Amino acid sequence: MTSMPPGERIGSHVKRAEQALLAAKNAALKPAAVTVPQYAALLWLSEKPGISAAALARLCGVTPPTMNTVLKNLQERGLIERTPHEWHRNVLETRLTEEGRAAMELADAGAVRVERALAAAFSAQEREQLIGLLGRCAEVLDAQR
Amino acid sequence: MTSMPPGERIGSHVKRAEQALLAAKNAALKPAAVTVPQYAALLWLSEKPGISAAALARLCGVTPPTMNTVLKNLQERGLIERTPHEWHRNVLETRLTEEGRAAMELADAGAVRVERALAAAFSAQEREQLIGLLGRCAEVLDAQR
DNA sequence: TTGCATGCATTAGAGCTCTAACATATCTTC
DNA sequence: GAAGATATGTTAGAGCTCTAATGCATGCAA
Repeated sequence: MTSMPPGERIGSHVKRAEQALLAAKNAALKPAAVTVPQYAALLWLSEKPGISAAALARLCGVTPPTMNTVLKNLQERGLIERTPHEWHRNVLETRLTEEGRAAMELADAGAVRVERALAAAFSAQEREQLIGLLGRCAEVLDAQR
Repeated sequence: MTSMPPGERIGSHVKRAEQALLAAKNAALKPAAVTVPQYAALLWLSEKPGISAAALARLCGVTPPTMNTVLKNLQERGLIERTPHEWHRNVLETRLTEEGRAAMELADAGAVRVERALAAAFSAQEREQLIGLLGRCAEVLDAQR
């Protein structure tokens, strides 16, 4: 005896869309050989060179240990470099390497292609509606916690 | 030079909503001491006793190895039991134990509470709109692949 | 100056997720 | 009956994600 059928659960529709999004982006990112979280980090790094890992984690919406994992993999592949901060000796400044920038640009092309295809499925009004409704979802759910 | 600002990317709003959903559900599931994927499996198992792991994976929208991982953890905790199928000797029938049913019911209460709070943030018309728009997202993205 | 608060980085541990590959069993077709 | 198709289950390996705990550095306040 379940109190709520799956189809009525808004959450299941959100999850479904997110899954499809992740699958599409992963496919689009394959030529660049980066994952979705790696692409997100590279993209923000290109806009904020020298940012700290913690700040980058906040921008990407993940926890610092998670970002640490992602950065570790990016560093091993030579896409980023991390150097000690001038004053705050505890802070590491993270920057794209040349390779990293190239990977970011290749990845960005794929990601934007997906976003454009997604946006093209809606009218301007529908896009605004969708974004507004999703914003309220996040708001309510964050408050719930 | 990025070709598309984050705020215009529908995907980032979907991701944000999904993250908030996951966080809220995880918090609501804490009393039952199960994760969101575990709850999903338990819920479907309560409706389809004896289902195969592969079929369960399809219902939950994950791959068979993923479901295998989830079921392994549930089995170690004694929430489910798996017995060989009568005819198809390669298939394992999965069922809730008594403990599993209790955990499912406790978890369901929390999950439904979140879903109700989420649904309450919208009018009936808005809910339909949101679900419709999300459905088109998934459709377009699946086709993209 | 000493202590505390803040913030960054990291490790440990648990769990989810995927792709790729392989083994097994059943069913269909020739 | 034998071969291939279909479906299930599993292992291996890589990667992401979280919470909790720890260490270190900086800056502020008593």
